Parts: sequence; structure tokens; C-alpha cells
Amino acid sequence: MSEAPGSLTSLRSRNRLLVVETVQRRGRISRVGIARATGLSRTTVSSLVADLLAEGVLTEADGAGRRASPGGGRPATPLTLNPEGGGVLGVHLRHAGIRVLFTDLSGGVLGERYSEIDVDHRPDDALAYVADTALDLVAAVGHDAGRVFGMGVAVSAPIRSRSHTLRTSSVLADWTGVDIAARLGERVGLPVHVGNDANLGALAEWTFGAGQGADDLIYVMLSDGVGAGLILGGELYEGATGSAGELGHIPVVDGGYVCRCGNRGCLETVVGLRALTSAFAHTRGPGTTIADVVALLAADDPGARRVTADAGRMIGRALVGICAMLEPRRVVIGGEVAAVGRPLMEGMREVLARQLPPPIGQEVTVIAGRLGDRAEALGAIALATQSTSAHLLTR
Amino acid sequence: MSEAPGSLTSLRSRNRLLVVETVQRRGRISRVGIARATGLSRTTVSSLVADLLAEGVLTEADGAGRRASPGGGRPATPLTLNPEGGGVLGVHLRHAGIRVLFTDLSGGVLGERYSEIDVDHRPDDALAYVADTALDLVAAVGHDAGRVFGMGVAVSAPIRSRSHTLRTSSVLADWTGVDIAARLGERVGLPVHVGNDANLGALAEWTFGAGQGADDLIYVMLSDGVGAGLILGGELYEGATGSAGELGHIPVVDGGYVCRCGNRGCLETVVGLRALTSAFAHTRGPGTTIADVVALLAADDPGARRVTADAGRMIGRALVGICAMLEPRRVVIGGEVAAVGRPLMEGMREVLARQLPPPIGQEVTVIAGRLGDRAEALGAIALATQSTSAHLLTR
DNA sequence: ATCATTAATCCGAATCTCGGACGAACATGT
DNA sequence: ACATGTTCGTCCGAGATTCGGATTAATGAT
Repeated sequence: MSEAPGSLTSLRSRNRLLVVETVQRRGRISRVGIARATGLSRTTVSSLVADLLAEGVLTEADGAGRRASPGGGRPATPLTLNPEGGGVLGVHLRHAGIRVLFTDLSGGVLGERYSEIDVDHRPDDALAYVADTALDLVAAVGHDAGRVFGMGVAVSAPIRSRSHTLRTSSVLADWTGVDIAARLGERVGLPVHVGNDANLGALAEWTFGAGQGADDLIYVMLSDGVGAGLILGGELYEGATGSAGELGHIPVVDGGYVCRCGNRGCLETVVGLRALTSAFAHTRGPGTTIADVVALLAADDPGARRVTADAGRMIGRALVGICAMLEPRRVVIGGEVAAVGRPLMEGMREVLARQLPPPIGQEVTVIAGRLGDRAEALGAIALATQSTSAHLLTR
Repeated sequence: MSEAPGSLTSLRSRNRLLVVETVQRRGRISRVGIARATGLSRTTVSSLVADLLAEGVLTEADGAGRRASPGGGRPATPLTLNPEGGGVLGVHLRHAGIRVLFTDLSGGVLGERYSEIDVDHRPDDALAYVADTALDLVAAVGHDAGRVFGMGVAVSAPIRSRSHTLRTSSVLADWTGVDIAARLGERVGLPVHVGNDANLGALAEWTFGAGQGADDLIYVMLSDGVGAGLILGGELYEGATGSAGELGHIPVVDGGYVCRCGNRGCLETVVGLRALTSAFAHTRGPGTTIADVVALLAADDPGARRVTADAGRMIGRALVGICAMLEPRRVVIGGEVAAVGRPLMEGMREVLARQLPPPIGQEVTVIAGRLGDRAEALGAIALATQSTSAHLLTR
């Protein structure tokens, strides 16, 4: 399966992957365009593209909006990823429920399922559900089961990308030590790749969403907890053991509330889902949900505005140091809480603009994610696509 | 000079570099050993080694302590980097002075010069001094000028590694826009590579010093200002424009002193060289130097101990967020102020242990750098060696 | 002295990329 | 309508590189 690291064939593999990624990113690009973008020769690109066409990974799109060059010349043949070329499965396992997504190679959604299954306990049940649903979904959309390239799984827990085994985690306690990739791989008969959900959210927004083109970005996932994913230098950065991105446990309030991590005043204690909604306990009752807050914001309620802006400022405080050190191009906000968007981001921008050293402060853009609830599952798909491109596609 | 990215020759280059790095790391390793370590075939390794021997980069060491296999067999020929194979020049440009270092390929120091020239103004003079001193130094140690592979330069300013041109900087104001690499390259007739000094300090400690083996580390440079360099995922991370690592301008004191960056309460305002020594203005007079503080510490002076421990705590505060996000293996302390070592690091450890979320808190080690004053210049040498391995050595 | 064992080299085969030549497809100007 | 210029894509041969197996070298054990 794996190739000799320095071999001739490995070179071709890398070049193949280069071509596929280029098409993925640019969409509708000609052979010559690929050659220019990659630095490979036309000949080589042609040869690689020929293979990829034969295997059904790419297609020649019809020459609808072709021409551009003023002086004429033979029109380019636009290439795209073949929508029917193959599908990829993406799964997001959260404590609140399970999302299973089925897309083509370019991230176009072919089918989706969501279920509010209790994931926390009973890993076996959850995995069984995922496997069944995935296979069912593929069949339901009438896709050839033989042309599914792989599956990616996003999990709300630190994960070692080597072993695919979950680390001890307070989020999904009963999952400690479970080898998700192996167990699922067995059931669905596909290569399975597992990653942390915040990291994969970052990967998704970078590949398909609001982070396109920004080679250094921070994805902030606001949900029950607060997580973050990092794209650094055009690569997903997971840290040595997969625990990178613990944004939620940065202390921001001296002597604040006790957090589930054992420390005090963590960001999570002041901007988590619960912290946000509980601010309305006095006025709107204890049952306030995030949807209620969104509604209040839409009605321009000053209290709601204040609370979310304050949350934004807190996030900003936690991010200042990181932005100073990493100098990211963009900060992308995702997760359910992202729905309270505008005032939250304004609070963040305010703090970042004021507290970052001048050159950096002007370079960081704070924007909302574009993929919504699906971000993490789409990231799992991006992961599977990448890994699969490197393996299966390769021969 | 530069090679096509996906070409056959580029593959060989990569393999060459692989071999050189393997020898650099393992020292005294046979061809077969390299093959096993790299995954390349014996044949390929032999061929690459033959080239490298011919070029004088490697040497066959004498077979002193050879044999190991019990059943006999032809003894392996140990290979090492050729100490006389070539030299590399490293320069550190700080406002306080200029250091020029000359080493062999494995970082062994062959010669050194230091001068307290005023670098801030008159870039021309400084560059002339560097060029003259460098050439002089090579001659003084009797090294063949033809076998100097390159020069690296560490500068106390943000720098775009592409353009080699300095960005606007409050540190070396008159240097804005100066193309150091081109100007020096012209004078010394060598390929010159330029980088930020904190970044290169990180590279140095990672390659030669206290950070060996830690693929994710943060190097903290304590000097007039406070800078940091990052090694992430086994690579130097410089950020998009070279401004990454602005540790000194992370706000740590609400409403603190005004910093030269324009904000208030930056880390630099409380742990910079001046901030540290000025704490002794009342007791020891305004002329207190860092050396005095070191002496006080050696004498176990409680005030000095307190001041440096407090500084350590402040640094810890600035680092908590970053460690939570990046999960580094090690934090290495360098720069002149590192001499006040122990209490400072204890202050840092205290804060980090207490404020980091549990799994990460236990994984981060805080240690002193091992390269002292030379770290940044040695990093420049590592940079030049790397870049040179990829270019010059390559053909 | 001979055998077994490991190291390094030699040789032919296979793979891969590249540059130049060539044909294809289109726009423009006469 | 036709020639011309331009860009796109393919074909072909040359050159570079890696690999596996056979061969030679060097040593310990029997």
C-alpha cells in the first residue's frame, strides 16, 4: 500500500496529488493552467490527467464559458473533479448527536442524515448506527457502493492521528481507547480516517469555505465547549498528541468560575453555550436556548446584544496572544453559537484591533464560517479525500 | 538555481538532503544504515554517498569501533560529515552589536568575532563590517575560501523570507527596505540567507541545542525586547509576513505602562532588560545591569529572586494561551536575560502548571537554552546549511 | 582452509519527467 | 473565404533516476 519514500513512483504520486488538489481548489482549470499552477511541464500534466480521466477521478467539462485570450487560440478544455467519480463519507460525532454526510470529491453534498443519538455512552451502538446509516445513505442516493473512496470521522475529543485511538477525554468518557478507524473500517469496508472536530472544522472552512486562500488561519468552534483548529503554513496543525487547539481552557477571568478542566476562569466558563444562555435566566427564564438568543438579537434586543458582544470580547482576549505569536490571516467563527454572529464578531474585532501590535492587528480578518453545522463533517470529508488521494487514487 | 518542483532531479535532491540529514543526526552511520533509516535502496544510497564523498561533504571515518554483528560479515564503513568539507558563516545583527561566527557543517565553531558596533544606524557601515570580518575570519582560521558554502544572517526585525528585505521596524529603523541578502551576497560572493533572530534562535536550539528531538517547541528570547521563535511540526514557522513570534507585545497587565508598540501593559514593559534592571533603581542605583542582577541571584538575594520569579510568572501568563493552543513539547529560554535562569523558569513553570488544562500542563517542559549568546548566529548557520544543502550541495 | 554472513558495487530494466515538434481549434484582419 | 497568429493538447525521443539481483569484498566462525 504505502510506497517507498524516495522512489520514482512516489514522485509521480505526489505529482498526481498536486494535480488533484489544484483542480479541487481552482475548479474548472485546463491542463495548461494546471501546469502553470503546479510548475510541472505540460507533458507531465497531460499524462497525469490522462490517468485520472481514465480512472474517473476527473472529467472534461463541456466548453461552456471557455475562451478568454483576446488573440484567439485553441480553447482550453476545462477539467473538473468528476462528480460521479466517487463519493466520500463524512461523520461528525458530538455528544448531542451524529451527522453523516455523503458528498462527491469536490464537497458537493449528495445526501445527509442527522440523528440526536446519545453518543457519550455506548460507543458500540453509535458506531453501529454510523456504519448502517452510511451504507444506507449511499444506497439511498443511488450511488455505486464500489465507488466510495473513504470515510472521515470528526470527533469531539483529542485524538492521536497516528493510532486513531481516542485519548482520555472528559467529553466522551466511555470512548477512551476505542479505535474508531479500525472498528468502523471493518464494518463499512472502507479506509477510515479520524480527526478532532475543531481541527477538521478548520480544514473544512479552509478547503471549501470562508478560509479559502488563507494559508494561516484559526477556526474557532463555539458550541457547548470552545474549541479551535489551526491551519498553519497551508497545513492542518494538530500538535504532537492531537490536543492542540484548547482555546476553551485559556484563562481569561482572574479567579472566575471553576471549569470542568479543574482550573478557574477558562474562556469556556464565560462563552460556552450554557454560559451564554444562562445570562438570560433572570429575564427570560432558565430554559432559554441559543435560538432564543438569536431571536432576541434579530429583534435588536440590547441585552442580548450586550451579552454576545461581551462574549466576543472574551474570545478576543483569549486570542490576542495567539494572534500575536502566529500572525494568522483570518479568524473564522463556526459552531452553533456562530449564529449570534455580528455582535460577537464585533466584540472580537474590537479587542483584537486594540490589543494586537499594530502591524498584525491590521492583517487579521475576523469572519463567520460559511459551512454552518456541516463544517466538521465536511472537514472529515476533506481529510478522507486527502488521505485517499494519497493512497487509493495513487494506483 | 532553483529546481522544477516535481522533477526527477528534485527527487534526487530530496534524497540527497535526506542522506545528509540522516548522517547529521546519527553521526557515524554506514551506507546500509542510511538505507535502512531512510527507506531508500542500498544502490541509491551508495550512489548519493559517492557524490557526496566526491564533493567532500561526507568522509569515510576510519573503522575504529566497527563490528557488531555476531556472525561476522564484512564490516561497515562508517560515514560522517566531513569537518573539512566546508564551512558556513553565521551573523547576528543586534542593536547592541554584531557577532560573526564560522563553523563546520555540523555546527562546530571554527572561529568567532564580536564587535559592539552601532548597528541601528548606518546599514552600509554594518554590512561592510560584516563582509570584511567574515572574509577575514575565514582566512584567519586558515580555511579554504572556496569551500565556504554560504552565509546566514539573523536580524532583530520582522523579515519576509521571500524578499529578504526588511519590513518596517521600530527596532532597526534605518534598515527598512534594505535587501541584506543581495547586498551582502555581492560583497562576499556567497549565497546569503536572512531570517528573524528569534526564529533562528529557535532553529538553533532545535538543531544543536536544548530542543533536539522536540518537533514542536517555543523559543523565548529575553533581551531588550522579548521575542519568540516557533518550531511547529518539525519546521520553522515564520508566519505569513515574518512577524510571527511577537511574544513581547502580548498584553499581560491591564492598563499597564505604555509600550513602544503603542499599546499598554505588553509583556515587554514588565520583563524587558530595562524593566528588570530598573526594579533595582531604588536599592542599587539606576545603573544596575543584568550582570549585577545575576550576581545578586548568585548571592541568593531575596529581592532579586522575587523580581526574576515575577518576571517568569508574567512570561508564563503570556504563554499559557499559546501553549494551550499549540501544545508544544518544550519551551526553551534564551537571550541575555536567560542568565537569570532558575527563579525565572520556576516562575514560568508555576504559572504554566497551574493554568494549563491538565493533559497539556504535564507535557510542556520549560528549560534553559544551551547555546547562550551564540544561539541566533548558530541558527543563521543552520538556516544557511539547510538552504545550501538544498541548492549548492544539490548539484 | 572453507563456509557463512554482512557490506558495498555493478549492471540491466523499468519508470518518470522534460523539451521540442507537431497537429488541433479558435479569433482576427484582409 | 482565406491566411495568419495564438493558444491548447499530444507525440516522441532523450535524459535522469531508482530499484532488484548478481557480483565482489571483507570479516568471524568452524
